Amino acid sequence: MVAALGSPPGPAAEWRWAMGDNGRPTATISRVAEAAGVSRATVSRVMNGRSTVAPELAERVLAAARALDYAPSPVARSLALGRTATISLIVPDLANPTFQEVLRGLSQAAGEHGHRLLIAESAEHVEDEEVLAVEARRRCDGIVLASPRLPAEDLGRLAQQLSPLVLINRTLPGGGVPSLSVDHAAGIGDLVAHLLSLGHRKIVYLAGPPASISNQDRLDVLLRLSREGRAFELVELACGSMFEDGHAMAGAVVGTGATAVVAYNDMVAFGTLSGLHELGVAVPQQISITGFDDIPFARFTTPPLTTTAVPANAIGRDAWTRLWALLEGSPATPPATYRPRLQVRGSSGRAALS
Amino acid sequence: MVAALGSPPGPAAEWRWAMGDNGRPTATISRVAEAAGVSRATVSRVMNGRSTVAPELAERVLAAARALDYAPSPVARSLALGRTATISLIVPDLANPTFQEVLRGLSQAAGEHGHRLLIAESAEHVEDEEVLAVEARRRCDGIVLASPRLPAEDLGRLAQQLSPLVLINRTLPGGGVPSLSVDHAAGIGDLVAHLLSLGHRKIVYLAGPPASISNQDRLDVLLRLSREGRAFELVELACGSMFEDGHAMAGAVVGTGATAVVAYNDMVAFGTLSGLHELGVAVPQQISITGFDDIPFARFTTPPLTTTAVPANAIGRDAWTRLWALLEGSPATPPATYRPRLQVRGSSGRAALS
DNA sequence: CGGGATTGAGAAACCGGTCTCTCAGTCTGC
DNA sequence: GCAGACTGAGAGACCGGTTTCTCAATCCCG
Repeated sequence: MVAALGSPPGPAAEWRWAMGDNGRPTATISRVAEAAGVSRATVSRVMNGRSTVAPELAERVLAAARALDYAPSPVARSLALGRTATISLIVPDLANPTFQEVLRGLSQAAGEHGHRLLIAESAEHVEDEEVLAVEARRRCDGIVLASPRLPAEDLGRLAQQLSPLVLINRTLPGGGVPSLSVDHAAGIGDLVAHLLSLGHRKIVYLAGPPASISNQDRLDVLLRLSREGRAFELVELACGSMFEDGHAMAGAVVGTGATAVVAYNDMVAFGTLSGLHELGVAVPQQISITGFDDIPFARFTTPPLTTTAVPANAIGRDAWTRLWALLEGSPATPPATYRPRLQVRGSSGRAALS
Repeated sequence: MVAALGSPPGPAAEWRWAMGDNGRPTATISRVAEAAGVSRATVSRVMNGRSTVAPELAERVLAAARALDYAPSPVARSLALGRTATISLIVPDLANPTFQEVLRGLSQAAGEHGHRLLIAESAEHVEDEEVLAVEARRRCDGIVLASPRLPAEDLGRLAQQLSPLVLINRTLPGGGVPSLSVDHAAGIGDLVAHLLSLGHRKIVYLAGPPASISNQDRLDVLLRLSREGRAFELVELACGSMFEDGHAMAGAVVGTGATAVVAYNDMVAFGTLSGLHELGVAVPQQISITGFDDIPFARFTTPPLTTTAVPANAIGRDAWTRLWALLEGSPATPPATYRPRLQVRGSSGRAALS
């Protein structure tokens, strides 16, 4: 009587169940219910600890679940509950050590709260980025987005489709979207002050991707500083964000006659360092170089790189905290700004007499 | 009549639908069907291009879908289809540049085939690793697993629960599981041959995590080479896999009187390099150092690191290829081995006279 | 001891899709 | 002109859970 409860009719009924990889039928809530002689609702209640179930029944359900090696299907739960316990990180470039560190921090923090992390690299296709993000959003509960190149108006439109959303290195007017950014201006300010104190009066800026907001930030403050203080001459060279870009600009840097280089980031600084080394130019004796980010390997170059430290891991963890708050229904936290910390190392020194 | 099809009764029925973030009801297949005046089955057919639908109807469905900004729910599709178009990568340590590169290759290759990537870091908890993997497996279609420390018998048992599965840097007897490994023995052999050719006769091995298979591989071949050829004396020092581990061993390395160091990996080599530098020991004049992996930054150290290159990105892409084949129902591909390529750089030189 | 409140568990709707089955309508062939 | 094959689309089962609703059994209290 009990065993027959809910069991499908017919002798071949067993074959209706898909086989798991261990050769046994895949355990579902129905099979557990059947085995324990209770309804699916009761199994669900026991598995989730909701409501109260008679101890004797609960034990029977648990025993059946154990015997069948049952665990609720996350996909089915996601559909029923309307949440997936998954979030997505969307970054332009996974090769970027800063994003790798954000990824780590985010992954760990989310994992500690039982959430999984989906990652997507938007690579070089800015136009696909929106589609990618919207598509990613549909399979998870929230998004952490780093999109340095997407125009502000597009981002604004995108933001409400992606909500809950946390932005990295971008802010959005209106305050509806939590954002974590780095105070590029302060970082650049520190670097310039450091170089000025060493006597540099002609500084090259190796610019990052023109459409990148963080490049705009850096450039704006450099222009302002050079104009306002009249303390140094600024030379802007179009460059890029990768090692190879910096490497290719070494000759051009020497050509400007400048005594110091402010590179878009550490990678570019490394490339320039390497290029200058090949040209026989001594760093910092002839030219000083600074980077941005303080990626782990900045300490290991020759000479070690003077740069300004962005706490990428902490940003990743903080992104989780804010996204989690959003998922819990809290109002959006106000934008937060991380101030980089100047790291003076061997790649900067007193200006050469020109 | 048509408009009433499937519409719930009662004036307040509209409120039953959850609101999207744009303030409009979230588009579902039912609402599109209702709007187009067709059945849900037909909408499904049109959206998937299955079967044939009269052009006039198809157009009506597409128009309705467009008007409602409808896209099928990936979660619901996953449940109905029994596949998620998602795979997982499980690595012990996301900070490891080699795994970061595997991640990139895998992410890109999977993305090119419309699959998403879930990542999980098993961190330091070997005992949680199995649970983590099994749990991850349930929300995706297949797994790429790098599990250097899990005992072989546990891995064997785990493998069938995780299938389809591709292993990285591990093989499993029986051939049921595709695996991609690096020929550590050949790599170490190349490094040792290189060092011997430079006159080194006493070599320190800075060992990685004792439970790690790749550490075992390296150690085995080193022991064999030193015993068989009697060409050099081997000193094994317990170390680790991180920069700090190598850094801490610099003093001990000097203490052995050896003229060359074979480090477990590049990170350890960097640490040792840095530690020796602080101790005032010249590399390679007094001690030569070699790494393993050729992570991107191996070129930028002082001196640049002699190491052996593991094609991590290609391994990531290849992992996708093999997992994809498995998902398509192909039989498991035989284990593949990648032979590292020796990269001679500045950190190795002629042995000092001792 | 009887009646209302409380508790425990099952029936069934629901989440949002896919897909088989069925059947009406049209096409073909004799 | 009519039987049989074919085509297109709807009805409904299903994927595997959660949750509301309902109702029987028990509890408490006057």
